[in-house]
Amino acid sequence: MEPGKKVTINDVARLAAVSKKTVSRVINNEPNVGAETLQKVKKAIEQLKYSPNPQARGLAFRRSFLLAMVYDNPNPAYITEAMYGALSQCRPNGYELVVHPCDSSHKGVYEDITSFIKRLKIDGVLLLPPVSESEELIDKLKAIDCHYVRLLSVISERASHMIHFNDREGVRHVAEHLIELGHRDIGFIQGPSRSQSATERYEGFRQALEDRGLKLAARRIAAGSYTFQSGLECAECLLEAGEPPTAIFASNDEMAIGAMVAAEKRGIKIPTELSVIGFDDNPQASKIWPALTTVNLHVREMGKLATQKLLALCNKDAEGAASIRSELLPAFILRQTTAAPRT
Amino acid sequence: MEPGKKVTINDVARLAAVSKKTVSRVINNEPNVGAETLQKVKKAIEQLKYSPNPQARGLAFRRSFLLAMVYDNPNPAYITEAMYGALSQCRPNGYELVVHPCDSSHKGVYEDITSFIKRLKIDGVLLLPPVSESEELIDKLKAIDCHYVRLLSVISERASHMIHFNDREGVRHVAEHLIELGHRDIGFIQGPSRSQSATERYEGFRQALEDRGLKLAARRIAAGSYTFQSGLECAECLLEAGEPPTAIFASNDEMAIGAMVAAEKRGIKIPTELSVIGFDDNPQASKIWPALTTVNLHVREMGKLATQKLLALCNKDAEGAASIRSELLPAFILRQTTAAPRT
DNA sequence: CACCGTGTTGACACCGGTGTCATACGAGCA
DNA sequence: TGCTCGTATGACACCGGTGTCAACACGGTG
Repeated sequence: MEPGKKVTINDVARLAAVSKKTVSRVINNEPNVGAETLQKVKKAIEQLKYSPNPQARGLAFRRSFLLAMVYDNPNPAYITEAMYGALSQCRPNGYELVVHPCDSSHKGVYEDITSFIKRLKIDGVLLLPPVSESEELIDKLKAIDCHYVRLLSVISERASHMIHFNDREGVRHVAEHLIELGHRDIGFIQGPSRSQSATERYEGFRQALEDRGLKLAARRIAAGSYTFQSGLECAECLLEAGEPPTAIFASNDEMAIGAMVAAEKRGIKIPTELSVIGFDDNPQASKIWPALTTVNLHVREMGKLATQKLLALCNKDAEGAASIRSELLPAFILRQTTAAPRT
Repeated sequence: MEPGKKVTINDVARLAAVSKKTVSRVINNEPNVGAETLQKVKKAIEQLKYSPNPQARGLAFRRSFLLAMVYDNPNPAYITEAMYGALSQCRPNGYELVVHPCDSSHKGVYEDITSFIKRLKIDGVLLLPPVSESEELIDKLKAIDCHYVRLLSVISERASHMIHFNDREGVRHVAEHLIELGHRDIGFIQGPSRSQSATERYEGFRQALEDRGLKLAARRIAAGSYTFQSGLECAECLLEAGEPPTAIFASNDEMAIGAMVAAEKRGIKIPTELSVIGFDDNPQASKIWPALTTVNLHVREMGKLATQKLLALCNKDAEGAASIRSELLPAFILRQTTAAPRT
């Protein structure tokens, strides 16, 4: 049999001398197939290297065996990590992954997404932040009866529909580390205010400081937008102050690296003269000098868990989905950008 | 009409009072449809917001309207860039993109890939380096009659099947820039020897230096593997020499950044004491201090062109495919890591 | 006027699977 | 023995589109 030849269910049925419906039963692990018949069919499938046509299957099942990953995130590493996690679950289960980047600042995004889902009959979607934060989108997805799992920084909805990045916990580690080193005057670079994760990180940090009896002064807060450039500018602003802070915590690595560049430009030595901490552990963080201390969110693992949930939902196993772990604690990654403040 | 309801071709046919075959003709822009009928059908489609079921279409057409992007590349930015380029062409043409990362060091990769293609009836694949370099894979793809377009550093095959990254040209710019600044003693960090792009960059650089009467001394060459770590180690090795080079050109940005870190660790100032140049212009390059001078390969544009070709091939338009531009000249990006050597 | 070619349209089979239902069969029970 | 019932199997319609081919209307030609 040449490689290009297509083997259909009929070929298998003929070889096994049964009807194609029986072959179909075997393929889908349906009950009520005689032991002997089962063996015959399995052998025939093996022999012909048969694998069912997903389009025909999809058409008959009213399913596509396609999952989509929807995101609007400028960070390539984040996306690919989540993607690898998702793929690790898709492949073994006969699903494929379609990527769907989108521009959430664009007006008709949500219609775009739903029309995409309807057009391809997507079985389920994985929503990455920040699109995962939109309740409007969730409503639309529910309306078209599409399964979804959200990756989110704050808890919302039932556990079966989300995976929780516990940003607050990660941020607490950061605060405690800085305080233990002896820092009392800490600058904070905030993410975009419309982002839930940014709010979580801000609130978490403020809270963690307060729990230790410190206050995050308003003049030590700069509003960034998760970009390198904004981190650079915010840091410049913070460092210009009469008595600059002895440490800066940026809400993500991009901005933290921007802050490092700002410091270096002014000749401020890291970590001896200024400690810097980021958040996300993007690959860049370990590839600069000094290497950035940060927090790793286990994005790949999250993508994997989310996909497990999604598959459970697609197979109508809502309880199974709910029982899959929905949270992974972030890991504080100590590298070389922190030190005790100079006395 | 509730959003969830599915509209079939029959609904349209009924509304327009024609047969479903005629509707099908309109959808596929087939000739020989009366002007009046055409309008009626178009109106009905509009009115019902009908969009054809891709699975049924695929089944009947023996096509999937799916393209795949196959790659084995650790650089997330590269992948997402190529992906955005590809998507920009997929969407408007009714195609979707399935991503298929793979591990080319794994034994059965090529079987993996071909079985994936057969299973999903993928219409065409986009091959990114380094998997695009394998002639074995190309043979297998031809055997199963699958369209493909390769992104490659060296010219091979007909133009319709490839997009050429002219690494050699980019490297020439680097060499000339360094020479013009006055550097005569230049270190080179090579990529993995089994990679064609690495070989191109090496050959191109050696050649460019020779054309200007300089020789790339063996002791100035260090063998890296395109990773940050290898760049760091190679640079340490080069800088240990009695009279270290006044400039280092690394075959990619990852390694160049490794080299920068190596220099900073030793207290060597960039660019005054050492010039460093990278290759690829990955996003990181502009987000460090000093910002890395490098070469931009226009990956996104390449992904776009490649997809245009692929679509032309899928639509049996081999000439059209060949006529699409297959090469984009790389751009030299001057930033802050180069200066004249100290006299 | 008969004849032919071209343009327009629809009936029907088909793509490759699954759902429904009827049928055949053997076991258990009155 | 006759009946019911559960299991194993297959015939056939169906999912939602497209390909083939025949039918038909129409204008131009000999």
